[in-house]
Amino acid sequence: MTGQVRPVAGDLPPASSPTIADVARHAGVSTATVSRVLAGLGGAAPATSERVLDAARRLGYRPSGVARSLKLRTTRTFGLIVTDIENPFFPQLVRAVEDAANAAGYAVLLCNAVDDPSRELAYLELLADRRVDGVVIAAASLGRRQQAWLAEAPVPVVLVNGSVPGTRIPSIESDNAGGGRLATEHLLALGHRRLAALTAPRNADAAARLAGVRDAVSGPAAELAVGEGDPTVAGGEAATDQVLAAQPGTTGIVAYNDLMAIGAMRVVRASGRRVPDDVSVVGFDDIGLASLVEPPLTTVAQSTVEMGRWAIERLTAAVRGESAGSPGPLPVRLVVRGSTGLAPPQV
Amino acid sequence: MTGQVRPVAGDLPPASSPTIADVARHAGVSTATVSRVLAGLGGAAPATSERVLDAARRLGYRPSGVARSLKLRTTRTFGLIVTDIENPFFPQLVRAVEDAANAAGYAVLLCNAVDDPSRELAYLELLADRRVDGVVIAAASLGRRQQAWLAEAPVPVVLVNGSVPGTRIPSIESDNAGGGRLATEHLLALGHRRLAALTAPRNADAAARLAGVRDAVSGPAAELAVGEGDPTVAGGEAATDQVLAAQPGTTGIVAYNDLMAIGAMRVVRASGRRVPDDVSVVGFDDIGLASLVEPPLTTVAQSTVEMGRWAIERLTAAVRGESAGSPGPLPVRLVVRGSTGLAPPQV
DNA sequence: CTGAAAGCGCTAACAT
DNA sequence: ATGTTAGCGCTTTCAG
Repeated sequence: MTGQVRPVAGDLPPASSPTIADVARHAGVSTATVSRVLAGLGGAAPATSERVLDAARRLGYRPSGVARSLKLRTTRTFGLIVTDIENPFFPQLVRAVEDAANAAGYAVLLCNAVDDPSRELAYLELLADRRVDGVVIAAASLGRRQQAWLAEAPVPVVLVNGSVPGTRIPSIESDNAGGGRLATEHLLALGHRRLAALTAPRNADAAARLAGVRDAVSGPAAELAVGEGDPTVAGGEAATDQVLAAQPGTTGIVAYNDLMAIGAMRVVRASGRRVPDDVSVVGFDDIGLASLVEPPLTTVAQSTVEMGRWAIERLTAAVRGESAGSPGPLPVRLVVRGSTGLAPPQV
Repeated sequence: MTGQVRPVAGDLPPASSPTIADVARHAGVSTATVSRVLAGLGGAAPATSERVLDAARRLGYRPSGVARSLKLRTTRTFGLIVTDIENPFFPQLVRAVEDAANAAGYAVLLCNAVDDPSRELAYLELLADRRVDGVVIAAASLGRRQQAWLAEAPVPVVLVNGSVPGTRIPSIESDNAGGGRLATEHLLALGHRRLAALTAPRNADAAARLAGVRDAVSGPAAELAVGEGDPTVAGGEAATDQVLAAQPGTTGIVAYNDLMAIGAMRVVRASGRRVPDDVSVVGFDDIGLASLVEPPLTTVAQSTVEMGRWAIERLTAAVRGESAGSPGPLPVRLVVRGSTGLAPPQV
């Protein structure tokens, strides 16, 4: 089948995209003039300008981004590596990053690492080979080899929600410790004294969140059990099983993230307890889902919009040759919904 | 601040990426030889090969994808336009498309149209300018201007979950009518006779789903009320308000998608009715969320993996110059969970 | 105001 | 087995 072939009439665009030379020929000028006119940088006689614009329009000419990138040594593209696009936190971040990038005139090459460090590294190289102007990494954790690569990355890199301790790679993080503290204080204020934290040891920011919880708990005479799991609903279920076994009297749970919190609610309910009457649960992230579950989840919200904005802003600065460090932690805020309530009366 | 400047020793990579010429010089050969060796297409003396590989490694040479694209006239990139990345259905699709594209050796440029037709068009042009090798559009609906653009797109395009009636653009869709029928028959089999459908008129595939529902209902002596709204939780709430007002005795609801179904459950509950005891609800899509809500949602699952696979497969075929039509509808399957149950006894 | 020409980094004939 | 060269499509001095 040669289904693609169509009869071509007079001035119609050729099969493969017209080039600047085609336009130049049709307008009876040089390619330099076409380039100038199309760039909008005046300096061309109105009549000439007219002819060029006209030819371009007739031919349906669109400059090749590829050729332009080669010449200009910039692709106007940023790479974005996320740990797992199917975790509802990331679409929000992707959106924020893409919006910010678009606003700055950049496109985004999305790379979903699927929680696989080797894919992460492969993507890093892919992006470098494609000469993106910068890459933002939103990864829960970073392997050794990725860190090594990043240490001498040939392109500007920013980290979102994570950092590489040894290096100078700019990064931004929410106030994770503050968030953990906030969540815990909320529970404490409601009278809870037997608390549990659900953590996800593989995630870089989990430690800070847990530290915040510990910090808050240390004041009042309260107890804290800790459970571990993956940062998923299933992981939250597993972690909750642990803490409920270790400390059956638990009345308040603060989870590493909303997914784990949802898992916690399921297990709590499966154990015959009610949320929030018997056990209160608070999450982290405020994913869209949080307000949709029953009861709606009390959670610590982070601003993905801010993160995306900062990441792109930092990258565009790097493109301009400016250097800068990492800002302080991004403020978080507690969103109180239905999954937390007064502690049940002491038995 | 000139923070980027570092002292350079002997053989270290230059500030800006080394080119093939650098490698050639260091290895004492021509660029052609370097290109051959690196391409792995034999025809080079082992010793030479060795020297080239060595030089490349020492310099940290990585071929420029941009230059290669210009020369080879292919970017090994596909564009992916989605209606709204924050709608949980799309991350799944994004993942499927990206996986398939990666497997075929392509990267994916993600474009989130944010439900805005003009952005959609802008993206189409952006992708064309960047000379992507193909684009997959996953849009709920397409405006006139986009359709016009698509009709003579300069690059292969495939549509996922939608089609442009007049044209020959290859597209793939789930068996929407079949899904609507399946959902309805499930309710009918449970004894429901006062049914309601929640539809999202703006979405192209909504009509087919509704037709499927109507089709199933027409057999038994059953009644059907129809409510309209956006394909979101809020839209589902609005639509449910309508049908409950119009037909208070409704016991079974089939929603356009899971989000609307969740909205329906909320309104049903808010009205004092229980799910599924008083009213059964079935959704469409089987987003991750579906199994997490309370009660878990009965829904019609579509295979995003299949869709992604087909889309990429079709695009790579087009790249190879092959032509082909659209396949038949993709099968869907009913996933029965807790939101549906026997119809309550007649009053 | 406009054109000629160089060159971005790479590959692929076409020599040798 | 390897080198020379042209050229992908564009921008940008440098001349005129």
